[in-house]
Amino acid sequence: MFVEVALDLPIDLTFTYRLSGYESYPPHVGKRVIVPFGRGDRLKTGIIVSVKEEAPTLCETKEVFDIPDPYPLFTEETLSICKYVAEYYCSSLGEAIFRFLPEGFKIEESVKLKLNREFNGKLSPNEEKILSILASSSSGVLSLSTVRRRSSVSNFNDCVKRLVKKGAVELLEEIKKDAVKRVPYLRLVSDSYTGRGNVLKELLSYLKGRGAVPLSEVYQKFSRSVIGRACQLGLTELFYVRDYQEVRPQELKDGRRVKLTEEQEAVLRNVLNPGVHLLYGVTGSGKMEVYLQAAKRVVDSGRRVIILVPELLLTPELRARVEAYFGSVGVYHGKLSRKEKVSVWLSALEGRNSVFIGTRQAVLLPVKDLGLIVVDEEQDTSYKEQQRPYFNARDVAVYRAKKLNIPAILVSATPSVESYRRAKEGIYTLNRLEKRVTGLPLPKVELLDLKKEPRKGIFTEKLLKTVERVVESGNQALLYINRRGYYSQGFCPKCGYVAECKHCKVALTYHKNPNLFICHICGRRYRPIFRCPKCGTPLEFKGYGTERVERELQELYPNWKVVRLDLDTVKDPFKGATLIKEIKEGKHNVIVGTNIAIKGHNFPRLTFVGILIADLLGGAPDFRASERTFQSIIHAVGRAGRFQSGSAIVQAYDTEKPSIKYAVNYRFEEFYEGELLSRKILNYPPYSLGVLLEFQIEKKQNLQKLKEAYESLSLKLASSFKFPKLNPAPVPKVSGRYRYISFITTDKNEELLKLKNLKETLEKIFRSLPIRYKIDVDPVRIF
DNA sequence: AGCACGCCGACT
DNA sequence: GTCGGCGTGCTC
Repeated sequence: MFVEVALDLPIDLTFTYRLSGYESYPPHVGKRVIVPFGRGDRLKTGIIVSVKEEAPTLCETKEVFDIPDPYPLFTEETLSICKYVAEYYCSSLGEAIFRFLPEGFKIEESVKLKLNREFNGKLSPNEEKILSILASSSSGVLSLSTVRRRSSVSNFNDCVKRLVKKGAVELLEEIKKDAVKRVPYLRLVSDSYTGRGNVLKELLSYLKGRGAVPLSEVYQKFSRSVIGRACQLGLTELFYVRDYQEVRPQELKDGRRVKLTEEQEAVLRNVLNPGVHLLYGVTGSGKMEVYLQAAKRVVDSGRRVIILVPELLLTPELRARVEAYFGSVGVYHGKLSRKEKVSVWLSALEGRNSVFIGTRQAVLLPVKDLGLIVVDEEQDTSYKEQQRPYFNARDVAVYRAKKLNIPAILVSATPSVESYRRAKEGIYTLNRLEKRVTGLPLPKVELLDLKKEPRKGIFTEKLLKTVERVVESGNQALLYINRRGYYSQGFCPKCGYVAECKHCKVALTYHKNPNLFICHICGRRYRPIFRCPKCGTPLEFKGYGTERVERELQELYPNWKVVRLDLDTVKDPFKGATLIKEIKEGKHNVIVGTNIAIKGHNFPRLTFVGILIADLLGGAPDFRASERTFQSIIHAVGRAGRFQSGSAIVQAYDTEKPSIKYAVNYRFEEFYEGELLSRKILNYPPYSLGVLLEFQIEKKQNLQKLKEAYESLSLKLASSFKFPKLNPAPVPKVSGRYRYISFITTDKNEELLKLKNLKETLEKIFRSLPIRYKIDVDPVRIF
């Protein structure tokens, strides 16, 4: 008997293996197999995609090593979706399968290197490098992959082999163990230090008042040796936490089941019909209640449900709310440990839970008797996977539901332009919730023109007046800006020098606390400079982010409690959770926040939202920028007055931009219609299929080669795709490689065929060139 | 993607 | 001569 196996490789091949009958379990499609692979017959994990009686004629076969499970990990149904994902998103079948299958199911030999400390023979520089890395670990044992990564020696394997031959190292082989994702933290135990170490004292005072600090952050300021010494002396302590928060069942509350309004009832009846439904309603219209009750009905009829949410929305509160409805639910997201993911996957296979809630990867959980898929905040870009295959979980959900002939509910207050269009054209059914269940009106929004309004520092006078009133009445105000840091750019007024990240070539953001230049693309930190390195002129700074808003507001109103809520302040899970709890309790007057502040949390005392610069909300200037701006404004404004009536101010330089103008008046239809029209004229998605091609070259000299290859690609595919000029990416450099991008479009006929052709042609042309490339179908961001 | 092979220039 | 860099091609 023979099995065709998909392996986790980026090549369009499946491999046929022989079975002689004494494996643990019989072969079935979707089962896991352990097979020898490659010259060294290293063991690899694969998934059976077909079973045959006949031997393949083309090649020799190897014997299956083992079939470890009694049941398939993929059903025929989920496997067929993997096939679709692979084809549509231009990856291999194996890549698609193994992107969904939890890592913990992979049994692979991980080889470790062991240092022979007695060795003292002659070595080449590269060999020396490898040995010194190994020597730096206390045990002298490191996995081959870590040494490979750290040494970045190009002919690594050859070197290792030579080292083995010389007897300097030994190879150890063992099976990967399960690991829970944990982040190291440093915490102060005692500051009763009487020694003379100045840096050590500094470390202690740094930690005092800060609580637990992620080790990575401490490393920015202090060296390993100081930290090590402090721990040795018992002054500080290193400990590990999982990098997400777990809720305990006793903390569950907010499980009240509300009686639906007539409008909600009508929608509820409708969305249970097979087909794709867009559930569209303003913030506070009770969309969640509708889909939870829809899920309840499906569960009551003996079938099961998957609820997808964006990453930022999967908060303990949401989980608590869903669990209050359904008891135990399967929770699945990227931050679970290997073991936890395996256990939820198995629970789906065995039908132990009726409801599964999770982020994008949960879309392919092998749930038995699936009866409904819900995608909350369907427009959210975190549904898009950012590795191969670059799938969008919302679209995969729609595809899966259609194949199963079950309903899919796409939920949003601000649907994506794609979904809006499909609903309008009757491809999806449109379900609207017009009324707010709270009975409260939507926040009243005032639009201010930043070109004209009188200012006080970085603020407009009107904004300050309003915030004053809110604070005086004992409520909270949120000032929203989608940028962290203090100044967004430092430049030389004389020679035009701009402080940029060496690795990304984008302007660095100046942060005051800690006092650093930080690259918001790669996160690298630089010592700040205040004079031009070329001509010595003092640098000028422009732009502002959360840090400066916080500081300047605090200076104007020293008595207010101003708090900053951005990536920098919530990164630490302890401090972050406390901060959010305190804000909810109303301990602060003004919150200065980024996207983190407007997603997933409801602050009961918040009655006012000020958007400081609406023009920035689109981010990179691509064809989706105005859609993002519109969505962000509606979203942010909706945070005001969830529980009592609220208001908002939107400030902008260009107050005539449709995305801004229509958002402040809640004129949804006009915005979407206008947006669709301009997309149609320019032949952008959803009127075409868009594919982002990205090319990376190591050396600038290869640009000519790239240009030639791109030219030949565009000629070969001229009949199906429209090729614009090749451009440097807005983030032109990443980890030492220069990036070039091209957004190509085509009409949607025979798209799978065209995509296959695109992929194969790219492979053919670029295989032998020193150019990396990536194909991102339906990209959400173009940079 | 790994990994080995084999070619080439640059050193002992 | 061998070392180490790099392009090429294969993996059931």
